[in-house]
Amino acid sequence: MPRKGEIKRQQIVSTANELFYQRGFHQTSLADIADACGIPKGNFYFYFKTRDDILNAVVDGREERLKARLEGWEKKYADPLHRLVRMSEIIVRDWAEIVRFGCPMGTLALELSKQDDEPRQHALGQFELIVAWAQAQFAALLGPRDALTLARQMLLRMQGAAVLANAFSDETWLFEEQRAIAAWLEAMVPDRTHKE
Amino acid sequence: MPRKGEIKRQQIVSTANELFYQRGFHQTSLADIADACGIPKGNFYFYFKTRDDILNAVVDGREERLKARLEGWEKKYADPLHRLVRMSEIIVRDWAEIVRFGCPMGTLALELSKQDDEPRQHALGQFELIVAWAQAQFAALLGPRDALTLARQMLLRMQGAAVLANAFSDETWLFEEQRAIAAWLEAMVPDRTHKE
DNA sequence: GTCTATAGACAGATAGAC
DNA sequence: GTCTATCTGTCTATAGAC
Repeated sequence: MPRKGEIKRQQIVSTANELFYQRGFHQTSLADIADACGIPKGNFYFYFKTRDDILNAVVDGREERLKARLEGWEKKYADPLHRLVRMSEIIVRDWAEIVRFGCPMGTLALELSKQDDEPRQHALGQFELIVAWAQAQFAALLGPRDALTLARQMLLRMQGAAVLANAFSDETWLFEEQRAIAAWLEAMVPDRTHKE
Repeated sequence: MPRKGEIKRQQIVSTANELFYQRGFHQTSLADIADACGIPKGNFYFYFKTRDDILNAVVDGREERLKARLEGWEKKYADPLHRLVRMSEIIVRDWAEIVRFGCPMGTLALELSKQDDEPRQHALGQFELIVAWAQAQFAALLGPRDALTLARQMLLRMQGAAVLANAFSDETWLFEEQRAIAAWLEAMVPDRTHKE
């Protein structure tokens, strides 16, 4: 595939990524994407076989960026505790977007959970990445015993905060819960002091 | 309106309630509802002005049942701690449905959060009821100081567990989190022992 | 006749697919 | 840009109760 086509393909995926997040997958038509990136709708099927294919490409992109993010935290913070606190902070750093559109992973997973099968499993990949990463941090911090349970609990609390902040259009849910999570994390290792 | 019409109206609302929960609101067409309760689609507009009207009727019904549920707990359990523990148990009692279709309130709120305005606010009513009720229980237990924050946190954790159990089709999220919530609640009042 | 309720055909818009 | 399917919502004809 020549360069020009690849650029346009990336442009479609990038536009679709935003629209799927902001409006939801089912509420975003091909015409919406076409209008947003200024190409005729007929051209889609040169790049993608079906609408689900676009979704898969979008999910791939998100997964890549998530991996990069997690690796970035590992490099930046040597202490697993710091890494986990940093992870909890995404709900306050991105609070405005979460209040408006919810968590990108959560809303998509919930939307797909009621029907599709193939893209559904695919979209779960991001959650699995996060759980595995958090599990590794908890294991390094406290041993492998309860690491999975703790990792799940942390993800679950962030997810719940995102859902309710979005539903109520109220960022308080995010800020209060992030503080609670940070306190919960630091109470696990009372002999350390966390410093940004 | 005479009796016969009211019965059929209720039948439509009841069928729509199930379908909206199982398939989602946007993925349930009038034809779906019509097929499910065996009436022609043209007949809908004798009972409801628009599709949103059906949703409003569904939400009204859910709100009524929720109120009855909360009042039932108040009558059955005198101790606010018991009431809260009982509330946390809905995610394990209804685990099978939650795994398949998610939390009825959460999925609907999330679906509506990306667009509609009028039914959206309406659907939030159920969350507000629960938060207010839980806040009252926490206030009775520990005083009014942190009651709202604690009520939000509890709802948030249940919601997060529901989202992830649904996304992963894995009830473990629900069972583990319910135990964690119960332990968290009982740790707040260490001088009491909870007994079912 | 009139009110309640039923029945289905039909219009206009929009979707995905090619 | 065209094709087909489907969606919401409308329109009219009709059946029975009082």
